[in-house]
Amino acid sequence: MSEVLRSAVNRSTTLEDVARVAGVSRATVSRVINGIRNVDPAIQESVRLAIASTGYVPNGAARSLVTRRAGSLALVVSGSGAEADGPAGGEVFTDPFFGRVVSGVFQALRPQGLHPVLMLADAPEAREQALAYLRQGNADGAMVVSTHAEDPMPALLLEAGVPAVLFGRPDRPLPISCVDLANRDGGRLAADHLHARGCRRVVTIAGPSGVRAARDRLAGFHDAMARHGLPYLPHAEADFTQAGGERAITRLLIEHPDTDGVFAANDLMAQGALAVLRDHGRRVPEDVAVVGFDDSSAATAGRPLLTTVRQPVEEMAAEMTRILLDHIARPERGATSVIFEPSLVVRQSA
Amino acid sequence: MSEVLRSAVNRSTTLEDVARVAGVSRATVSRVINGIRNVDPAIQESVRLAIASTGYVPNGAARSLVTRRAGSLALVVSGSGAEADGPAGGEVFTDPFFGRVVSGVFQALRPQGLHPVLMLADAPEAREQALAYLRQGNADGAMVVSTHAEDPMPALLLEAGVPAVLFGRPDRPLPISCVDLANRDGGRLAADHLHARGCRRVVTIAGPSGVRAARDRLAGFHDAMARHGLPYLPHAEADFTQAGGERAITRLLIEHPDTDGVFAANDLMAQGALAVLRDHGRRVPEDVAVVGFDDSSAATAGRPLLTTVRQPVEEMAAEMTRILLDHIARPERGATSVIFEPSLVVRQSA
DNA sequence: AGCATCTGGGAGAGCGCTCTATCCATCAAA
DNA sequence: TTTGATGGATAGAGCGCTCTCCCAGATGCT
Repeated sequence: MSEVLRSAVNRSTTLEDVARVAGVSRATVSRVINGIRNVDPAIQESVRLAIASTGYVPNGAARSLVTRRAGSLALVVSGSGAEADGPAGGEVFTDPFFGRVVSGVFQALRPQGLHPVLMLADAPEAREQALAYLRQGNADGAMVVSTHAEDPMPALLLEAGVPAVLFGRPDRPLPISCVDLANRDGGRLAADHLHARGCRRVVTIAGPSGVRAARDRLAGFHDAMARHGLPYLPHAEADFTQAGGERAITRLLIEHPDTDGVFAANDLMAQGALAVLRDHGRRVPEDVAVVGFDDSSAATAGRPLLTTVRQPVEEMAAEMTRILLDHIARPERGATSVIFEPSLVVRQSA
Repeated sequence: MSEVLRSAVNRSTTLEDVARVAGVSRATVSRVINGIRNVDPAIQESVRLAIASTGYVPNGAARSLVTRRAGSLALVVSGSGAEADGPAGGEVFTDPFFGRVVSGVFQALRPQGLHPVLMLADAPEAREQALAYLRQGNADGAMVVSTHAEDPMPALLLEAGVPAVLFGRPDRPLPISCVDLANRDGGRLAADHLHARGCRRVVTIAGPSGVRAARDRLAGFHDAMARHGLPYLPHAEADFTQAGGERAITRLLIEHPDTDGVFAANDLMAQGALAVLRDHGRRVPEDVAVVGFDDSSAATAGRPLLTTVRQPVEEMAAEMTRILLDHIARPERGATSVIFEPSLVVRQSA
């Protein structure tokens, strides 16, 4: 009796225990649990009973050890290591963009019963930590959101043989899967709209030049504007934050007081522009039209409601997750990339 | 030779391999890696060399199996299962509150080299999944952010013997650790400020009545206002979202057009109020003063800048994490709770 | 010198699970 | 009856690691 008690206290119940109670072998219990091969219905029932009566819970580590599956995926928020630009450290998580990515990842992961483990690799040390974690097989694959084009993470993952999918194309082509937005098209959409509205003295608030998406949005915008006969546009670079947007528009307004249109490379910066324009007594959209990018919650947070280029972040993140799951299930397949099309959402600001 | 090649392809290198290369035993290599007990510096060096030359990476699952440590903590976003109120599903992640929690968790986790695994337990099925994952020992403990007071998760975790810490006190007292804000004090702070400003026809936008924090904020506000001689205040309930705040204030303004002060139980709803007040041509703070709650990014996103009651979410989340780590390290210790004090941040809106 | 203590290292027993190889009935076909 | 199949269950060999013994040699003390 004391033996029983002691073991009940010290050890948690194992397959062995369940097998003993059910009067079958360990292997049979395992088969019932994993639902493979034919097991006599009567025995199945008695095993189930034994599981319930013992309160048995399989041990994840032991299972992982033999199946070589961790049962979790990593969501890596990765920076350059220098972070000269872009929001640093924990601030990344405050960006509505991050929440939308998580949301999309969950949409795709939920049916599979998997959970994402979050990793922040914004400094060399943190990156090594994350990489070690992944190499040890603590996660079956990685989804990477880079905040910087020079991010070495994708290449390192590739080298380590960790299945990975990127949110956003890498700067230099790599044989690695990714989802991305046709950012140039998005810039074009914004340009066409502002031009059609009659804006002729347009400025742009660019994202960090180290971020490919930011460059592409600006390039698309400038190309389209050039086609409309406006080849030279003043622009200021900011860090994708609202405060950065405020500083950028302030500078632009001093240098170009007659501005009648603003394109910001994301909604947060556009919102900063809106706030400063209001401080300066400019009416939006009457005096100055403003177009943002993303269609995040920031777009509808204030007044006027922001006209913006929609990036379907949730869908993109869900697709990223699905691609990763597919890579894990069928490692032999090559890299694939899916490019989403942006769309213009016209609200009040332009 | 073919034997060597095959094993190099099929299996990843193990401790055994490293030991063979270094000419020592498995145990010694393990000791070097984990840095325990004295190992001759010369041997240490040769082991390190062998590790480098073989590209050895320890197997996390095998280690977990014997140490009974997963090396990760769960961050559970948990709902009631019904979700009659409060933001549902993936929307939780869009709330700036969530980002701040994640940020705080990372602050505390980073020095430990641990990573949080995210779990969404908003429906009974998802809750079971999450619970199973935790019981299997895939995480060493759980941090729980409940979106509803009736949330059964805390009690279930307690029952399962999973170390856990809550963000926000449970509705009914449980022997479980938590961090929380003195929400009543926060409500009082807002009331005193509005009253001192001269507001006498004040309305409140409450959070979901199923959320304890929301009730406490409102109660604190009402108590203080009653002490100031204003015992009856109109209020409307909303769901902590901006859209909900907009609906609530719209209703309140119809019923009480002479309103001169608004207290919202969080910044998102306050921002909704700001937007609608602007649509109605009311000036803030001249005609109507508005006080929010949280001091999230939403408070400084628009204009006027929001006067709000600050909740130090990041610090609270970091503390929650530290408490959990402590519980895991010293399971014998009892539950502790840490209550943070709110503070008023006066900006433009009141 | 004799005994106790300490230090550095090895052998090997598990941790709890999966899964292959194997075995034993049972039953259809030759 | 013999010979295979075949369904249903078992035994047992690992998966890769940690950690408790255990041992040999060096050191300290009386």
